[in-house]
Amino acid sequence: MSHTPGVRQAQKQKTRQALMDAALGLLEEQSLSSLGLREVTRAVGVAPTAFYRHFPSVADLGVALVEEALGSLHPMIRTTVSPAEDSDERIARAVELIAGHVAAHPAHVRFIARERHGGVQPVRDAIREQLARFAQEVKTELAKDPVSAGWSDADLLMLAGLYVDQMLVTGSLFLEALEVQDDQEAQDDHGAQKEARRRAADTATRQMRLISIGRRHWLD
Amino acid sequence: MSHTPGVRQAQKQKTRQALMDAALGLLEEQSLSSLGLREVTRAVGVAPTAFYRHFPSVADLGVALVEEALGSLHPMIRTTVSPAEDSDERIARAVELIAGHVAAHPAHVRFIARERHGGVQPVRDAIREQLARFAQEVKTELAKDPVSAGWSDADLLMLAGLYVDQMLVTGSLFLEALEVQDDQEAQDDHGAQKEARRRAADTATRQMRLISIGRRHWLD
DNA sequence: CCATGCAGTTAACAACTGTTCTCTGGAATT
DNA sequence: AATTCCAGAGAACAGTTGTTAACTGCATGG
Repeated sequence: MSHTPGVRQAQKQKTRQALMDAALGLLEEQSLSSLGLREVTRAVGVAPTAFYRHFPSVADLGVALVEEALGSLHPMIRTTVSPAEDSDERIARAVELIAGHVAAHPAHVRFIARERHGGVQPVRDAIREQLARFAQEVKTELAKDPVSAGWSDADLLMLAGLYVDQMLVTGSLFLEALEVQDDQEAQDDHGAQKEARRRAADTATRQMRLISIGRRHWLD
Repeated sequence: MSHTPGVRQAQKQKTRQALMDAALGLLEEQSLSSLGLREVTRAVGVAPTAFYRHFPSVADLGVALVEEALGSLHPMIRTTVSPAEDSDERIARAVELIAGHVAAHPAHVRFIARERHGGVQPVRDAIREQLARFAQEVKTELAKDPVSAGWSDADLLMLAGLYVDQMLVTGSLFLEALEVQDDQEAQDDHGAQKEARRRAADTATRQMRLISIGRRHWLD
């Protein structure tokens, strides 16, 4: 049943991906609930009706984007939180990892930040579900750490949630830093952007350090 | 100049407020970037062109909503963070205050959460500015607390930012708890909603407590 | 009391939207 | 080699959108 050996399915997935990419681009200056079906197909260069061959509606396109943006992130998160080495060094590594991810996939990060509380329910639900999975995974990693000895299940989950939220906050912070260059176009003022990036990393590091300190003294 | 004694100005502000209220209502199931001018005027019961007498565009309506939603919150925040009484009791009071605010003005909270990273730049900027003011105010209150003795300016600001972010996270958490009743309409299942509320308050309290612990041990 | 200002109306416009039905060409199956 | 399948095109539909211009009526200030 359908081993799909084909040139056919390949082309289909190619246009499907083109639709998703075009949508992601258009979503940089609007939200999903205002994204039109025709707008997307026009950007790709296909007929409006072709859209229906891939998604029943723009909302479903959004759900697919959620999985593209967050689905491949699970292993990365697991290895980052897993107990190892010195705490301060792990924090620095986590912050750098987030910064790198935002620099590599800014549109994905913006999409998640924007649609997490956005106007399209199925997309909100998909994001919430992925983040809940993240929290569960972080929780199981935290449980392995000797620091978590004696912690209740509820406490572990609350800390995992705090980490996940903080990850998103840090992500948007780096995203804002990336947008600094757009405001000043006089000369290529990469200095100000680098500055904003550095300040974002600094703030994120301090906040994660404070959380980590609170974690160590939780059972006092 | 312009003591505006009039019945005239009163009626104008009345329709202006009606436009804002209608917009806020419509924004419960979409985002601002998809909110149409005609949609709003239709909901109020005035001609589409009447809109221009009050706002140049929907984006400006959004900026006005930001000020309505956050402008009156400054004194409340200042008194909540100000140093007094026991720490755990202050946390409980803060969480209850947020819960009460969300219950009293759910549409405002949803609007801020949604448009903070939404698709309309002027609105994003307005929210960011208000939140920055919050952070500054929280910072000056934190500085008064003896616990903050020896803290650098950057550390105080980072903690203030953490508190502000946590306030928003807690707000959306309570908002999600409010929406639980919509999912199950069989009977008036207020039990599940109360449960969700309780769990949200519990999580928020634990998280703030952990942050507060990290704060006390920051200078170790 | 009369002239002005201005909140709100009416009508019309070109442009755009999502969705339907019908059709086509080429890959996939037999 | 003949047939089926199906991604995409094309045309047409009924609604919707933002914005314009010219208007009406009433509270205001002289």
